[in-house]
Amino acid sequence: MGRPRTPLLDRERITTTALELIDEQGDFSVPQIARRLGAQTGSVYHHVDGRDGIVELLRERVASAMDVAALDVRPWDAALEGWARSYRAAFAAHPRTIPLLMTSPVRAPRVLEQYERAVTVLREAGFAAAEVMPLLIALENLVLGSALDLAAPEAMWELAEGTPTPRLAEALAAVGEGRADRAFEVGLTAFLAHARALRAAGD
Amino acid sequence: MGRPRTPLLDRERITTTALELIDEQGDFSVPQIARRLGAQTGSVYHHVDGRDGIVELLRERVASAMDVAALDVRPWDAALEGWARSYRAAFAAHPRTIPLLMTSPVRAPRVLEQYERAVTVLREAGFAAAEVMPLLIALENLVLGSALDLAAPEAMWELAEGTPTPRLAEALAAVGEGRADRAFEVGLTAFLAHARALRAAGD
DNA sequence: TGCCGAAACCGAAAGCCTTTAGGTTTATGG
DNA sequence: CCATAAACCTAAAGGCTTTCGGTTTCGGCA
Repeated sequence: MGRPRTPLLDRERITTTALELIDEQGDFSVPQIARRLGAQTGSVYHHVDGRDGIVELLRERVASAMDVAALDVRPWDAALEGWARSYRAAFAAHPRTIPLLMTSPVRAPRVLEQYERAVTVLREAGFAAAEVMPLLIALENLVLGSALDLAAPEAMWELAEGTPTPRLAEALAAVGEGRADRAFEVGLTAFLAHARALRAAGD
Repeated sequence: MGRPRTPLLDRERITTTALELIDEQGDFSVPQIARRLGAQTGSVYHHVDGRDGIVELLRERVASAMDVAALDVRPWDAALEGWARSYRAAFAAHPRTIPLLMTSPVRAPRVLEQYERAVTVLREAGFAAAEVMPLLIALENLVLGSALDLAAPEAMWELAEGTPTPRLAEALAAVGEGRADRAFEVGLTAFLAHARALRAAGD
């Protein structure tokens, strides 16, 4: 015992292991991470600010998959569309992180910067200052709500034996695979059309 | 010790206490419920199917605030609008339950019935079978995404000292209070306009 | 080269949680 | 009236988060 010749732990490996555990079983714990890395539970705390610190690292890891360049596209509606798709895709890659990441505030500088740029895009497109946040938050609601759907088990709509729901069953059968994706497309199309209408009316 | 002359526990009181705890501190535990009701931890398990059982009771309790009659309104778009508002209001009354309720599938018969009726409303309005679920799920994404925003602490957008985000700060200041409500309105308006357009084009 | 502080890990423990099992008292129904 | 079921208690196992002190190794500096 004592300090090992080659390190067992670092923030990178801890984050990766936590993400693996979440992808596999939907949650993680500090002892599980330590076991996978061949260390004792307490040792993890030398590298990380507790369990919440690991969640914060996960937030940054997942957010790092967002495409920074999406917001550079013109015109403004194409930028917003690409950004929303990239935002959603980052979560879709690890859908089971969503319940962990959604409850605490957005603190990751990477994400805040992107919001800063999104605000700029909308302001330069001619939207009034008071209009911008409702639009961006609505878009975020769309992305996160749809991501939540991805996190749910395949049968989000568990049709109870007792409750007769023939119409719902029929509609579910008709949509088939990829209902989450299709719902996102519907929401995104609706949002963009509305934003364009607002823009046209505002000026 | 032994059986008390007047019962200390029942499903009703357990559910109410769990909801109180969640409203106060964002989470609950079985020992906390037992303490508030003057019983021992283990006794709670005689009334309830474990912690998950309590979550299921909470889902029904929260869902019971949804207005069943909203979907009887005509025309169809008014029905959908009223239903979405009622859906969101039920969650808004106890926003901190959302992280607990969102991850497990919709099993509550009360909620399934309402989806059944929502499907019927859309089918009777003339939407094709394959169109219905994407629309409903998109509406649900809107409701839940916006509810998630309600669950977040006041400062969902915690502006870090180090990261300069002047545009974002300006936009936040401009929108002021009620940004969550306003974002929901934007999303709902966009959704309804898009649904009407689909309906008009479909026939 | 030799030393010393910092870094990395171990061992142990406190205090919380979930869940189960068996024992005791009270209510209920035949 | 008595057997059985219901409601509660005590106790305990096992997991989790977090802290603290001890031990070994590394890195830089004299």
